[in-house]
Amino acid sequence: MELLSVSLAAYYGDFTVSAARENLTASQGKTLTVLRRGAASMSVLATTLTCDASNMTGIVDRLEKRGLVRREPSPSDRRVKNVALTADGERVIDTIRGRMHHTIAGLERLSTQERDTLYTLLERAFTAPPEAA
Amino acid sequence: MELLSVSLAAYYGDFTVSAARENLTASQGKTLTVLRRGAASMSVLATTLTCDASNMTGIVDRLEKRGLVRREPSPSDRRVKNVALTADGERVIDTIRGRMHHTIAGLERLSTQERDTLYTLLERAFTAPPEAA
DNA sequence: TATTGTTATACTCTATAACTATA
DNA sequence: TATAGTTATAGAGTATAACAATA
Repeated sequence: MELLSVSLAAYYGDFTVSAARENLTASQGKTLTVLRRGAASMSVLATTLTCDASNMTGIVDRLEKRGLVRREPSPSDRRVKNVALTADGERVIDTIRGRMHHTIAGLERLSTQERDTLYTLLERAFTAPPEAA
Repeated sequence: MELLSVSLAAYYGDFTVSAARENLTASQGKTLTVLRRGAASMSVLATTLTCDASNMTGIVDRLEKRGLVRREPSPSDRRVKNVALTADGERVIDTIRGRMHHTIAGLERLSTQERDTLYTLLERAFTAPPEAA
């Protein structure tokens, strides 16, 4: 577990530095990363980022003010607001990820086959299994 | 890289929840995790946690007030203060790590040999190589 | 002169509680 | 009644700049 902690700290530090170069905090960067996989409601964002729903309001406010995301009303439930990346937001998060030089260099130290093995093991260990009801 | 991000979020969320059960923030928990590997000066702590040195003052202040760490003057450099875990601090960080049930369960989904493979790959990818001068 | 640690400041993150509007 | 999102608030994290003590 020690090594997991060190490895993930290295990844997280690389991400934080890269996000800071675009004048984004780690939380703002993480939010864009999640939205890169598709639009999400405020409550889904809060759950995914493991923070209280009330925090998302401020984080999304700041991202929206910079034109990186936009809030849209849900067609099916008038209480819900869906948050989506703008074209600018997509460009920024791709830039951040492309500049994670330490992580990219680290992964390039492995062969294609080794990377596949790493991904398979991470997926089995960290992807939530169906809840045992 | 997508999978790395998801794995990190799972591990980090598990750690944050576990630290919160001991009334510690993620940054305080991370500080204890680093100190578990041995005492460190304020500046080394700041570098390891990827934050400014001025932040460490407040974080260590709060940990010290709760009796989890102590500051000691360095014998070799009177400017330096070394921070060390107290017995209470050791107990608390071990409790936190022992309660990371999602992570522990995830790792137990792998065989001993698979875990060894995962650790080897993580070490090669994320352990900093000697600087190419 | 440079470095270690602290303080002061301003902004951001975070959880809790109370609120509105929907369901 | 319960849920989605917001607001208000207070404590904690964060970077910047300026400072004292020491190297």
